[in-house]
Amino acid sequence: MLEIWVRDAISDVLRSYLKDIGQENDIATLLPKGIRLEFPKKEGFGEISTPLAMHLSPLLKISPRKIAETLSPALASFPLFRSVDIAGPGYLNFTFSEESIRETLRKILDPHSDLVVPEEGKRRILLEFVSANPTGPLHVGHGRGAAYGDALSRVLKAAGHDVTTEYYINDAGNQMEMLGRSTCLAWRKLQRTVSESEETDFLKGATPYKGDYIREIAQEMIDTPGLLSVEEARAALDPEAPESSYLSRFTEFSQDRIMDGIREDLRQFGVPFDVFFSEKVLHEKKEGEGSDAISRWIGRIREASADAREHSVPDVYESDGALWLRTTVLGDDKDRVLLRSDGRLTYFAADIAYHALKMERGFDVLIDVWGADHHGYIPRMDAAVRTLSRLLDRPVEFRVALIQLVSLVRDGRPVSMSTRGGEFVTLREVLDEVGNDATRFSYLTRSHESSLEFDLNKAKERSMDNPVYYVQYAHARVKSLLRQADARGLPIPSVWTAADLESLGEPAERDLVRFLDRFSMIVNDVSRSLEVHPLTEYLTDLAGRYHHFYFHHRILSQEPQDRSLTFARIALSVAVGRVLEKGLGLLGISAPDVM
RNA sequence: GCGCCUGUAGCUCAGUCGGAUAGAGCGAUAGACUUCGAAUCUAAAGGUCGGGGGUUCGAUUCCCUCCAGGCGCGCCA
Repeated sequence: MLEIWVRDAISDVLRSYLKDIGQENDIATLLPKGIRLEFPKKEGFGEISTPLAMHLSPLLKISPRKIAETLSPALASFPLFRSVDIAGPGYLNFTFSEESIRETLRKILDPHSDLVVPEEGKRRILLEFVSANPTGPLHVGHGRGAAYGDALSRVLKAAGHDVTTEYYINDAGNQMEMLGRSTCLAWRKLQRTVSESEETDFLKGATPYKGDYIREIAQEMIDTPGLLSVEEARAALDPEAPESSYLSRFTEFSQDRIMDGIREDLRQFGVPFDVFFSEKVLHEKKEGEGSDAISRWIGRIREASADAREHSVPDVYESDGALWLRTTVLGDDKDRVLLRSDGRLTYFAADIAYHALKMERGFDVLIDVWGADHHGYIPRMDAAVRTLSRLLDRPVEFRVALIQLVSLVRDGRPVSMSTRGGEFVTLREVLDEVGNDATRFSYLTRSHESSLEFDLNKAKERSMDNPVYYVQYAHARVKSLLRQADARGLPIPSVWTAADLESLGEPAERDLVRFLDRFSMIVNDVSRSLEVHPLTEYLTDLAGRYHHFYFHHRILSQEPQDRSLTFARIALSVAVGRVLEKGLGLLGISAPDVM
């Protein structure tokens, strides 16, 4: 709130200043990036400051010092401030009044306030994340996407948006058949020996999915009577029998089992999804050839092709017997095939239909969370969405968050991982070993755009190496303090008055209040930038500040003359507890009362 | 070869769309529990911000170039 109040005060004063000096342009024109506010780390530069005068100086052809000198008296007259100082080349450094600080704390304590100021312009957002292929259990890389996407969805909701979370199941295409063959092969091997040549023939030279989970699924198929008819079982054992007579059984069963496992992993991790969207749906032909969603959307784009060209949006053309989308007009490296020369649709075509449906469902922001190895896919998808946007005459914001790699470290050594080889560490294993809260926190301490080193030993440690406990401890500490206050017969009001906060005022207390006040801004920044880690960092910082304060200040005093101060400090602690709880909640991490 | 990400303290990383003396944790060093929870706190140490140019009153931040690492460049998904 303080930040907003300061901004308003400056705008107010600046507006009349510009008028006085005969400046035609308004603030928005002069300062397209807005009025910059800073939170000086060092003492002596005020509690909040702005380099505004330096920014205006070249535009107004007036020295920054002079601008600052004109603005500062007007600003100083606001009850918001205790003082406004000019420093250095022309910084305006503000110090808040006691009333401002108390009012800020009162707002944080207000049980009816949300702690986060909603953003202007509520938007309908579809947030798609994880979307791992159902060919194996979730591994630690997926876990990062899950933790990130879930936290982001909570933040976006807190910022006032209407968010739907979605998991796209890539359950169509030849990788699914490969999965079926992999299970079938394991199934055969459980019943008889399989020669190398038979294996190679069967797999058509490709590498199968391996790993215990494939064998377990195969075993389950053997153990469950009735899954395969006698004919199907006989055919599946016979290398000469046509694949079509049995393979789909293996494919479907494997996929269902794996998807069940993924859902269970996500449930255990505390990552709910509003929608699981199956790619298969896009391929369904309810009314004969060409009636599937993909064909229909490709058809529509094709029809609008001439119009597209006029508007510099990709058009569709035929070449080498295939159908292409001219994505290069929007910056892609090369044009992309929609319909292959053999008549089969590409994955890209399916993705276009999928995103078209997202738009048709009424979302105005589409956020896709992808693994960093898909970054080459962004230009074509972006081109596709813009094509669809033009086609549907609907403005849509499309954003992709790329999640960089996670490398696991155990005992100081990297743990090697490869999905196909079945040699990977699953999310489940990490959760069982490290626990939910520590796992999520570890994932969210770094920018998603940086590769992450996940140290299993450190994630389990209960030290500052693993700040989740540091933050949770601060929360538990507040709760413990309140229990102690209660035991001593100190009533804790549900609504705090300005009088309760009367004794608040020493720098350490002011600093805490001002820091608490920044919470909303941090959350709003996350919502805009899609960078979640500043919130994690903020909470660690806040916890540290509270621990520091706690260590150096007696909060519950027995002396009668300290009663007012005791109340003020309890209020401050309650506020810290509220913000920690809210912040941890946004990250999907628990805020325990006792540890 | 082209594109994207990354390069900041011994290690892992922050660094507010260009701002004041570049920050934090870990590790290593030295300390603090008779009082609200020591899963905490305190002190001091640690830097050519990968190298070199440029733009600017001001560059870790923007531009160019070089070096190093990761990833991606299919009518695969």
